[in-house]
Amino acid sequence: MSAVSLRGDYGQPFKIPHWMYFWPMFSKTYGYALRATTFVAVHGKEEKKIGLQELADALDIPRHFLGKVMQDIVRHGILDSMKGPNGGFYANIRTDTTPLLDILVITDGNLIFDQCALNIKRCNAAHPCPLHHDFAVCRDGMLKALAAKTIGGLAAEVAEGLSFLAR
Amino acid sequence: MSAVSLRGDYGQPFKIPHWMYFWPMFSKTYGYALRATTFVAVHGKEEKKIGLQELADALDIPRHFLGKVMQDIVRHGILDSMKGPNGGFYANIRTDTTPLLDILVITDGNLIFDQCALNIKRCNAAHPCPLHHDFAVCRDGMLKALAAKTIGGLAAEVAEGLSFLAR
DNA sequence: ATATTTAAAGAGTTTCAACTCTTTTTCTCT
DNA sequence: AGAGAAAAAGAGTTGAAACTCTTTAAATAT
Repeated sequence: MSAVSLRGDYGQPFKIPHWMYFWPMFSKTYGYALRATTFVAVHGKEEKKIGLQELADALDIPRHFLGKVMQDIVRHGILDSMKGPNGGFYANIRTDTTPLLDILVITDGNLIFDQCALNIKRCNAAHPCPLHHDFAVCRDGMLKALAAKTIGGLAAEVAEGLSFLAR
Repeated sequence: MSAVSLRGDYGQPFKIPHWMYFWPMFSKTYGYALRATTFVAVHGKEEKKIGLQELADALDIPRHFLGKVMQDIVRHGILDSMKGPNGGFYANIRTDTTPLLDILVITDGNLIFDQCALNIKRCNAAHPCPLHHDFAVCRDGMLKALAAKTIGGLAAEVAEGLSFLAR
């Protein structure tokens, strides 16, 4: 873990190190919400609703916690739900056109981007922290993707087997 | 916060939204460690050590918590310290050449990058989650910067007034 | 040497995300 | 109408990061 060995490991071409296991960029809740919503968009119809248990099993998410998350998604109108026998979650008119960023706001709250990676009080292009620029590039790239991609787009990818929601 | 208003806000050119206040990418501890180490690299010499209180005041970091963080930095040999009157922290032979990534490992532990943004069990280029590619671009860019930049480089920027550690 | 200063060390406390468990409400089917 | 099924709601638990407080160890100055 010394400076030397790290520099050695990080020559070009850039290689992802094996000793890293978690990059805390989004909350787990966001991952749960996004995967579950997309799963319902793929598999759920009004005439074939997806139950909470089925959803939790398919995506390997704690059932009761997912209940809370889905409650929030439905309250915001991203999905619809129905109680009672054969009840569950299903897509509505808004589901497919919802940008991923909307769901991030629902689960992780409002993030102000003029606060920087290093948590200094005031950080902007005119008064930057040492990581301001690199961070801005990384973050804005991710934000663009989250604003451009929609649940419907993800659902199509998943339906075609191009990407995966579990395992 | 509806999908429509968000899409409206996010047309080109991409503009950072004002309602976001925090992007949880690094721990606060990492920010503290990086800023404090850089501050010492700029202002501390063996003949003019920087005391914990001075450091905490200059960077607006809780004193006792910073004590723990600095203890770790010193233990890993990134800085040296001395107890007693006129004691404090000062740069050593390794300080300036230390990559920022080393400090991330010290404060935030070992992160494995083959785990994806959405926390699914197995996620790689051949079996990607829907965000795998966008996330990889963002994360690898940030990692490259963290591996390439050094404390000495940051200290030079700060000394020239090009970037800032506090306020 | 002794008192003082300062980092190191250790033992709490607080806060919050993540998760669990229980109860209530609402819907359908008979 | 009544029973059962399923989401909604609410309250409790856990674990870890962030922070505080106190004590100890090591250095200097007198």
